[in-house]
Amino acid sequence: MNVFAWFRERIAAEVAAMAASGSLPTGLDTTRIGIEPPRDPAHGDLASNAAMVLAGPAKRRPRELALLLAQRLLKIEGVATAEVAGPGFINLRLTDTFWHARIADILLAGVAYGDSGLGEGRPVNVEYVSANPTGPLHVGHGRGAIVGDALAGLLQKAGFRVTREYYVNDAGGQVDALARSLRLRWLIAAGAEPADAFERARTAGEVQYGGDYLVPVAEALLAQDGDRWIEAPEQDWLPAFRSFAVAAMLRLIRDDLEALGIRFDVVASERRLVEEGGVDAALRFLEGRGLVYEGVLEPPKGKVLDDWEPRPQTLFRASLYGDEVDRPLRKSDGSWTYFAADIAYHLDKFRRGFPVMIDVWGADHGGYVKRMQAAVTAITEDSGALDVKLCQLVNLLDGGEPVRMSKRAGNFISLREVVDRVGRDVFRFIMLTRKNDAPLDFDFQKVTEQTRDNPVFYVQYAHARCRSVLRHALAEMGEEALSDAVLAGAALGRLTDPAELDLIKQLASWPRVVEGAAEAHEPHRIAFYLQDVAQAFHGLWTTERRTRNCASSISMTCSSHRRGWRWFAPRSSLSHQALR
RNA sequence: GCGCCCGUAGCUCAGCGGAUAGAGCAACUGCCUUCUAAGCAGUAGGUCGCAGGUUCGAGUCCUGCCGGGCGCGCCA
Repeated sequence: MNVFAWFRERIAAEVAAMAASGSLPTGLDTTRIGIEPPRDPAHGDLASNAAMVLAGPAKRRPRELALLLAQRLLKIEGVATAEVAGPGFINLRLTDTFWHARIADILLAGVAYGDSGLGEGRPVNVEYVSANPTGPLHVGHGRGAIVGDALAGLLQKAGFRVTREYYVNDAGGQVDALARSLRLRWLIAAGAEPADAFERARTAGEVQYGGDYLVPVAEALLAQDGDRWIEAPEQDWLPAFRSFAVAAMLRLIRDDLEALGIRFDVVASERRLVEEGGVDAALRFLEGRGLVYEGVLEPPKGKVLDDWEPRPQTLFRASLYGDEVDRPLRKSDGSWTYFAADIAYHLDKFRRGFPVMIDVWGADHGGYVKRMQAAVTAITEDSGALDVKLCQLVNLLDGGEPVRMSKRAGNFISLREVVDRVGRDVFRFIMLTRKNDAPLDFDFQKVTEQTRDNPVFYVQYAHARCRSVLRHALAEMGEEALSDAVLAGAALGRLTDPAELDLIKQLASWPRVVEGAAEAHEPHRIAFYLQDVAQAFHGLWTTERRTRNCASSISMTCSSHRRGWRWFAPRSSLSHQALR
């Protein structure tokens, strides 16, 4: 039960009833009625602005209207008090019995607690990571991976039909550069070049991708196909090296993601899209609507470009859809730009049945948001929507000191190293402790510290305390007595301590948090919510110690409820191994 | 120069058009014979960058300015 949604509907129903009886005008717009927990708990459990919102259209004074509504709401079962306050708020206080019933809700719902019908089964495509297949993932990719994956899980919980998708940029110059790097590693492995050739080429800037991760790939290729390409010209060996390298990099990336508990439903290939004519099709679509033309762009103002030459280009009329200028679709060598392929890709997603698309990008791609949204508006003829979540940088720190990273010096820290060092759950949680568009500090020391200051520990510790209660209860009472069904029927009326009710109210707001976070596409709200729940639990814990009043059902409920957010940190999750 | 993001307690940050703007850290004061004190409770700390506007009501929405970050033709 979503307490807030339920009472909102009740208020709307009362307004309708008042209209029917003639005490209010008919046809009032009730959609603006809000109900939420008041900021100040002294104001009660629920507060509604209904009277203030309706006062204008109904031509009544807000407080007068509030009083009428309050009298009616008071008759609803579970409502203890209904007071009018301030400019016309209706403050409801609910009975303890009402709150106790929420524990039974939670226990009986189990993992499904908080599931919402908000999405009504509508399809949503969430595309994230989509890193170039040129090497292992770094920490920045990791943030996008978690934001995307948590958002996908969140939308699922809110009733959307979610597809998790990864777009492989395997068609551009980057993967050719990768193939050339692999070629050199391969020549060394084949004995055709000296061992230090790679290091020299990298220093000279002749190869772009150079990690040691290409060494085993080169050896595998040599073992598979022998050295038959040693004398061959580039046009002969490039495709083979490229596809071998890309496949190997994708395996590497898949393993990195696996370590984070992330799997994709769809891995889409840019190369296949191009080869199957998807880009041509998308361009024909746009041409047919007069949105493509040959033109010359103005040089960007305020930025010095020494080599600027005006030249005619194939352009998309992005400026018709809110972008500043029209955008090029073709490079001077005649091949498509990344943007052209991306238009085709989004058209492909749309045609596969996704009017709602979410892309998670690094903040350095911020300049592309408008043109991509313009393109989506054009190709979907205004029936599709693209939301882009930009993820800001992750600053790696160790004990407050920045971890210096440079590819040149070779001390670049990969995502895998970080995850292996701190653990998946810690990484996932910390990545959600900031809004996606705010920079995030990731401090190796702090995230593994066992202090209040470390949100991961704080939440884990609450869970560990829950489990501790359960362990003792199991020993004394046995498994049978602790089943969710039995606990739901327990004498919950004994839970009258403010700290107990506090925690119940916190748990009761979970469905509302899920819906709000899903609607806003903001998975970080879940991480903040968990800290609030943990805080309420720690508060209760200490109270119980002091009063020696064992309220273990709350613990059990909390622990059960926790299973409902397992999607958020998958598998064993929030393990308290580290505490021991 | 243009666009996007950010500006909230000393620091790091929450904040959904609602009432007297919150949390942690740092500082100070209390709380363990009891299932985890690596925890809890309290005190103190604010011109929500500035100025207008919309609204019954603005930290939240709009406009302008100030400050910081990112981006700005054939890289992805």
